[in-house]
Amino acid sequence: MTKDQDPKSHAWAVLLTAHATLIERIEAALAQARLPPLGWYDVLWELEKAEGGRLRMHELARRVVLSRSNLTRLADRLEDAKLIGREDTPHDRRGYDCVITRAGLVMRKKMWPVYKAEIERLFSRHITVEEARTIGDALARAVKAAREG
Amino acid sequence: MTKDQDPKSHAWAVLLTAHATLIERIEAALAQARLPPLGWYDVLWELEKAEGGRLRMHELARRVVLSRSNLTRLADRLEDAKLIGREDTPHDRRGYDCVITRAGLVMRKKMWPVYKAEIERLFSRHITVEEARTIGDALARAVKAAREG
DNA sequence: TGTCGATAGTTGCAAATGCAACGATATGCT
DNA sequence: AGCATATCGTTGCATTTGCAACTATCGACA
Repeated sequence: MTKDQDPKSHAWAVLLTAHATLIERIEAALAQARLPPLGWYDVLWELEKAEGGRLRMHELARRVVLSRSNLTRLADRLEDAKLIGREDTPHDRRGYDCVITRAGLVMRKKMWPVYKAEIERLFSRHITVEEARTIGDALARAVKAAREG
Repeated sequence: MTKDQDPKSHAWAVLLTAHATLIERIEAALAQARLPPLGWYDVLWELEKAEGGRLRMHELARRVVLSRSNLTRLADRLEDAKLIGREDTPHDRRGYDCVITRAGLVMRKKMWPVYKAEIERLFSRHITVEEARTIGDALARAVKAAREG
């Protein structure tokens, strides 16, 4: 967070601090509302967005940026909570489709207002639309490069 | 990472993905170089920057954005590795100063080239200086607001 | 068809994390 | 001074993470 360095290193340092600080607040807000942690939201949302509300484990892991083993356990918890299901896929007997359940859709919708309010309060309120575009574009390029490299 | 939403939510989503992706790579690079994880670097660097290479536990926790209990354990590990020490402070018998050791300074310097190379490769290379300034400024405002609110 | 290397997902185990509770000291107020 | 309240840092315990190993299946190719 010190400013006496080149702008890029500084940006990286601030990004780390911002992430840690804001995530901490968002998790606290979700917990206070008796809602599951952010990781659950990510999984539910990726599934909801996906064609048919279903995704292979490895693809889901890639999208939420989680190791396979961590996704296995996270999916276990979500499945215990009846928010997702695992179904055999017809064409590859090694794997499964994760499928969001009706209860999962409901939970995702229930979490969103709390999450959204925190994003607004902690992030959106403090930046301009132009800055947001810059951040989104720049970081998306970095992610794309990291995935390809 | 989908683009069909308002720029601010999109920026937030990309920020999360970028953080997860890049941190994963950086940790892997450090591990491959037989170096300690990023959290160790943060602590060492904050101490090195601080007046006298020392900081109270609670202040260090605040700067590295860690809960007190997590910092206690992290400091235990760093102390076991002789990279920091804990000293009683004269004016408050409740707490301690964390002090970076000579070995700690050496380790910090040893980690930096690896860390720096990854920041360059994964982040700096893909953004302009102007974008970096925008990211740093915008996120710093959010952090500041979050700390005050 | 049989074999080899890659991929899918899970599991065991050790390490790290988060939360609540605790002992100790400091601070403020009467 | 004496008591209530807040802060400092640590600890116990349950949960989550990370890594390496493992089983099962796939795909390619001789």
